[in-house]
Amino acid sequence: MLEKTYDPSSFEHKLYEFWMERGYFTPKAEVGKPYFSIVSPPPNITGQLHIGHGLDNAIMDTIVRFKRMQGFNTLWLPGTDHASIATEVKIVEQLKKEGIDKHDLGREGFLQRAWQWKEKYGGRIVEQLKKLASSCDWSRLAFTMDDKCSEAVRKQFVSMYKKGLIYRGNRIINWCPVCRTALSDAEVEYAEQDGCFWHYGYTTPDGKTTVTFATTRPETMLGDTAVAVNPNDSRYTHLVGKTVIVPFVNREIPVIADEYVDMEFGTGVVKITPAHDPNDFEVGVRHNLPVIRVMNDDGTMNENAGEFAGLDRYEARKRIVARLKEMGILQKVEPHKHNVGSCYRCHTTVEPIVSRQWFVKMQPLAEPAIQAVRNGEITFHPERFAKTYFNWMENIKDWCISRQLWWGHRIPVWYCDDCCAEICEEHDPDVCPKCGGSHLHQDEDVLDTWFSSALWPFSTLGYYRDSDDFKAFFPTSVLSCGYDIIFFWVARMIFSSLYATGQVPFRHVLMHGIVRDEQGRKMSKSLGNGVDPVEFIDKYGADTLRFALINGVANGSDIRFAPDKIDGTRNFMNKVWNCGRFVLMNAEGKQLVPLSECKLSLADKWILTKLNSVIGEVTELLEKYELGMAAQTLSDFVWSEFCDWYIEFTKPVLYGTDEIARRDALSVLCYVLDNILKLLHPFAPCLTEEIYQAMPSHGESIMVERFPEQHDELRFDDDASLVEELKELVTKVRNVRSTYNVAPSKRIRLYVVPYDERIRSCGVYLAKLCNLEETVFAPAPSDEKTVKAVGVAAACEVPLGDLVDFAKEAERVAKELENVESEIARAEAKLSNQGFLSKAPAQLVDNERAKLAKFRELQAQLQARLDELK
RNA sequence: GGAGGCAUAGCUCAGUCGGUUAGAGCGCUCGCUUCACAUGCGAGAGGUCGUAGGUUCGAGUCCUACUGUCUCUACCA
Repeated sequence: MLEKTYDPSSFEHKLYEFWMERGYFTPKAEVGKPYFSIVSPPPNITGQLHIGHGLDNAIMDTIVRFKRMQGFNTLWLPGTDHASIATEVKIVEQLKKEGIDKHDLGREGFLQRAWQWKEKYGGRIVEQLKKLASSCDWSRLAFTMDDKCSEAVRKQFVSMYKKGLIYRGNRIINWCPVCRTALSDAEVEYAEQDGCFWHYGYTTPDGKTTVTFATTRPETMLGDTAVAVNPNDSRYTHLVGKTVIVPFVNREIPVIADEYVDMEFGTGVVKITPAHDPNDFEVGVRHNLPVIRVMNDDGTMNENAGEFAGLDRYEARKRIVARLKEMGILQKVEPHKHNVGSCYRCHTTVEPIVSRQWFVKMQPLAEPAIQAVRNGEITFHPERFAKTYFNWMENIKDWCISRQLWWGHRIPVWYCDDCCAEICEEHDPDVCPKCGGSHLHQDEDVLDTWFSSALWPFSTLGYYRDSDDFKAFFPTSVLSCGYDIIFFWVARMIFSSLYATGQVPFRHVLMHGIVRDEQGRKMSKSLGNGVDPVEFIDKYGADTLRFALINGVANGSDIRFAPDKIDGTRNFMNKVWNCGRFVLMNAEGKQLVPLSECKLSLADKWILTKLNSVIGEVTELLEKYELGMAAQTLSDFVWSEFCDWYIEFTKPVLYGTDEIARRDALSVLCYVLDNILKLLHPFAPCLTEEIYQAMPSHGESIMVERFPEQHDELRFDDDASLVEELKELVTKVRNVRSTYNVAPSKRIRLYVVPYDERIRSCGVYLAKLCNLEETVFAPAPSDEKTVKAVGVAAACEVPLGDLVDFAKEAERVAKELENVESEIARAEAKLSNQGFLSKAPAQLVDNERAKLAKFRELQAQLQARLDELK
């Protein structure tokens, strides 16, 4: 028997242990069997569980449990990510607190610390994920730096290198002076900042002409190697080919003409710093300009900066401006808002710097990746995210994959100190294959963490090891993640998988939004507005967390995680618990029979019909990955139909004396509850299992039961429609009671004049739900003062004696009449429209006619009543 | 600069293929310690679906423009 109060903490953990012991999460790799597979986005080992993981896992677990119950061989593979830069930043911080610089430890020592970190925090996040009741297969737990994944990284790199898709080159990259590493374009965040425009100019050697320009980064002038104008700009044509002098470094640089310069903008002159600006770099390549770096890796000025060498970049900027002013060169300073890029890990302003790095050539990889989505091999949910994807893929630039870090997959390239050969093989070389020399050293850099994440769907399944897992579960069925990592991850998995395996990594991409606070703000540490899922689960339970994140939420839209929504969800869980208690308390010790042996009552037929259609709707919605609507459909059914009406319908029988009727009612109650629990299990796994285990005839576990299917033999449309009429009537009678303040406890007499004769069979329900002491199927005697409640099935009269206020009643009836008349007008207009009659589906026209007839009948009733009252 | 989202009840949001009287939760009003649940029950009030056009027999839903708002993306020195 269930406890009186719903206390999730008393059973959630126990049930999770039970499922794990039984091995329900661990499928066998059976090649050729219908399967369903998800490979989890691996959380960073830096972190702890946050609400976004909660959402991600709630979605995946719901789908996975549904598919498992449908009989698919279902795998959900979890893992963690080494998160190269993020983790290294954290460890460096930790070391700093101990007063240690990472270089003091050396590479080996540092990596040792990193692996310790991984053991500690990687384990912690796994334990936290388990609290969500996620049914993932922990026996297959993967890590982006485990042997399998490292092997995949190595093979992919070598293969791409040999095909010329990975190359090393001097390019402008985004440099973080604090992390002291290159970053990919995707790792830079832009934000508008207040800055300045400094206007000044360079003068020709003869001192006669000055070309004026504006810049936001004056310190880069020390690396200027040209001044550019537009070739069509008549103001400057006479200067092209002349030279000007850069102050401080006294470099003589040419004035060049290049289409890149916008004549309309500013003075139409641009100073060109090929080493520190992506566009300038391109100009430099076209004009063969020298590339002069003026900054060190830590953001200080280098030896090329002359008198400013050694200064921090911002200090240098200040000094340069001051000096320019002093020298009378500075003409104007304007405030200027511009977008400044910063490191996505440490938020330092990044510096575009020319640097020798490793890149992936994207053009040839992007092409098939675009095709796979265009031709429907991969579907985005919602579809609009495909547009975002195309937008990025079609304008993609080469991907900078080398990072000047230690924690990560080291670039598998060796250089021969003797002959300068570059060696990239699957196995570490001992000697140089070119010169036979043994003086080799490995590239110092590691790979972008997303390089290994990109291989995740197939590396974890053991693609490179010819594994059964890969054969049984690939391509994976669904990828679920937030829309914020489409570029970082989704896109890169698609082209990486197509390249390596020739197959898409997944069939469906299910995108969800960001969880925000009550006011719609992002949850963040600095705002302190985050909800800690672990604390939340301790208080409300995993089921409530999951359901609150899923119920009623449309795919791809952000979620406001507000307290009243949480309360509502908790209340629903409590409701389910209590309706379970109600059924089980009544069923305890009673003999139940299969539905086929029951004499079904009207109410039974109605709820079974409703159940049947809910099964259809929920299944269809889940198959379309519309989890939010599926959950809502289900909770509406449970609360508004099963609890509010059906349970009330059964009470007269359960508390009655007819043993057979009681047995049958209980059998139906249990049947419907059993189905509800199964339908609800993917969303609220613990609650449903706990109730299920208390059911009279339960199996081993609800999670290995079959998901309910529709049964047309349990559909009784006519009876169901009668019950809908009954419900309407009950509501109207209650309305009268409420309007006239008839105490709910007072039992009254009701006169009923049926329009639908079948309503005569509903006396017992009417009596219970309207609290009647007597139901008379006849009009009220003329001397009795009554108030009428008119429905489709009948006109009821509630005797109220002196309570009847004729003016009030007339008002009430008039209002109802008004509604009905506006409906009649609407229906008449529709039916007199020739276009509607000839073009609309016949069914629709018939419906409209039937409606009109009903409304006219109602109108007559109400009119008569109104006349009577006047 | 480019792309996309959103605009529906006081608030937060659903609304699938264009087709019942546009829904829910919260809030609000009135009533109820009814033997599963006051984390509850019953009855209500509350919407010209951002604006203007268009397509259609029929538009919250499709098209065009506009207004407001948010996000992504690129980047002008």
